[in-house]
Formats: sequence, C-alpha cells, structure tokens
Amino acid sequence: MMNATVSKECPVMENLPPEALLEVAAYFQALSEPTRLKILNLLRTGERNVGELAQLCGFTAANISRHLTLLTKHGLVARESRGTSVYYRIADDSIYALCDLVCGNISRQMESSTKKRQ
Amino acid sequence: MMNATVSKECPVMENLPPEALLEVAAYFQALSEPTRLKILNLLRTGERNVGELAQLCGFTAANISRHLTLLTKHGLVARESRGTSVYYRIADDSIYALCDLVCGNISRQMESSTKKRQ
DNA sequence: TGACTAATTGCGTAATTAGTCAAATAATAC
DNA sequence: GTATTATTTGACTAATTACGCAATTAGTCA
Repeated sequence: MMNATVSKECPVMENLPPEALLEVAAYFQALSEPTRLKILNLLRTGERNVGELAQLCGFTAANISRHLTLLTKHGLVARESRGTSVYYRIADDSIYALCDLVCGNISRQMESSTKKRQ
Repeated sequence: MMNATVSKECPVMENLPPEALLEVAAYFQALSEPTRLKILNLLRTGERNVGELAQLCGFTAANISRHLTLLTKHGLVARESRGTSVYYRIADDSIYALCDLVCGNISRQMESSTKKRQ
C-alpha cells in the first residue's frame, strides 16, 4: 500500500528503472556540495532563517537561498515563512544516518589508504 | 582502535572541520551520477571488466573507465587486473545501505509531494 | 620480435553549476 | 500610501564535468 511506485525497499536496486536511478542520483547530488552540508549541519541545532545561514556560511543570502530551494525540493529541509523572514529546518532526520554511514566509510577508507601508503 | 582519525561516529557532524565536509561531499558526489550508480548496481551480482560494463551501460569504455577510476579513488570499488582485462568489484557493501536509505527517503518524499499535489 | 585485444589517458566540447550583483517580490511598520 | 527589511529570482561568469574520439599503455600469444 505504501510502496507503490518506487518500491520502498529496493534492498538490491536490481532491475531498477532508469528514472529511479536518476532520482537517487539527484538525491545524492543534493548532498554532494560542501555549502549544502554546512547548511544541514547548522540546522542540526534548530531552525535558522536565510540571513543567519548566509552569515554563518560566509556567502550571500542569494546563494544560500538557492541552496535551500534545492534542499527543499528534495525534501531535506522544510520552509516556514514567519514575518519577513523565512525559517528553514531539517525535514528528514535520516540524512544524519546517511552522513554517519559516509563518515564511517571515509574513515575506513582513510585507514586502508594510509596503511597502503606506509 | 578503529576510529582513529575521523571519529567513526560523527553522529552529529557538529564542529566538523571544513576538510571533513569536503570529503563527505566528495563521497556523495561519487554517488550522484546515474552512470556510476548503474555501474555499482551491475557489480552487485559480481565482478565485471571494463568492456562488459561499458556495453551494459551503453557508453564507451573510456567513459566507464573514468567512472571506475573515480569510484576506486573513493574506495567504492576494487580493481583487479587479470590478463588483458581489468575486473572491478564492489569494495564497500555499505553503499547499498546508503541507497536503501535514499530510496526510502525518496519514496516518502514522493508520497508527501503527491499528497500535496492532489 | 610483431600482431592483437583491453584499458587508460590527452584533448576538445557541450552542459551543468556555484557564485556574484542587481532587480523584483513579500511582509511588516509608519 | 511610503519606507524598510528579508528573500527570491534574472542575468552573468568562472569552474567543473560527462562524454566521445584518438593516441597510448599494458598484457597475451604466435
């Protein structure tokens, strides 16, 4: 009932349609930019408006706004307009699980490549 | 003992150094390309050489070779030269856990955006 | 050695994208 | 209404990148 179109499981990704592949790729791409990761990291402690994020990231509000638009489009953050400001917050906590996995992989890879190097 | 340099956990990614951010971003970027996901998916059933992958993906061997080089650099696949061929295989099974998470997120997001749309 | 096959790499191209500034939009306060 | 502040969007630039072709490297076999 819930896993209608994009088989919710896909533990294998076998015989996956090309569109699914594109979507997964686009999702990873949303996470593949340092500034966007920084934003997600900043939102960990709670919501922030565009101006705050821009200042904390050291970029213009225009730039951060674009990043936030992209993150929103992929369901990673949620937008809430309050007064003249727009506040963003994490919409999908599982991204931290993703990041944990990746951090684990990276550290493992660094260990092995360090071993090889010496 | 294992979590030496890059705290294996990083459940928060708080106060993370910018280099770590760059590495995580680069790792996600390796997964953010449909052709590379296709390759990883094909390798699920076992090792393949460059020519096979090229044919199955519908691209030149040159192109696939470059993708494989990148995936190798990030520790996602392992390279083994045998005869005149070079065989690649999955080096890091946890990428499927990553993909499962992402598939789950995407299907959830599709549900909610579908709801909103109707 | 040379012939053959497979993989990699140099180079060029088209497309994407992260960033900026400036203009437009939106919400509040006067 | 106007003024002010915050966000978004249009236009542009510089940098990156996925791809193909052609040349090079590497391994096998006669």
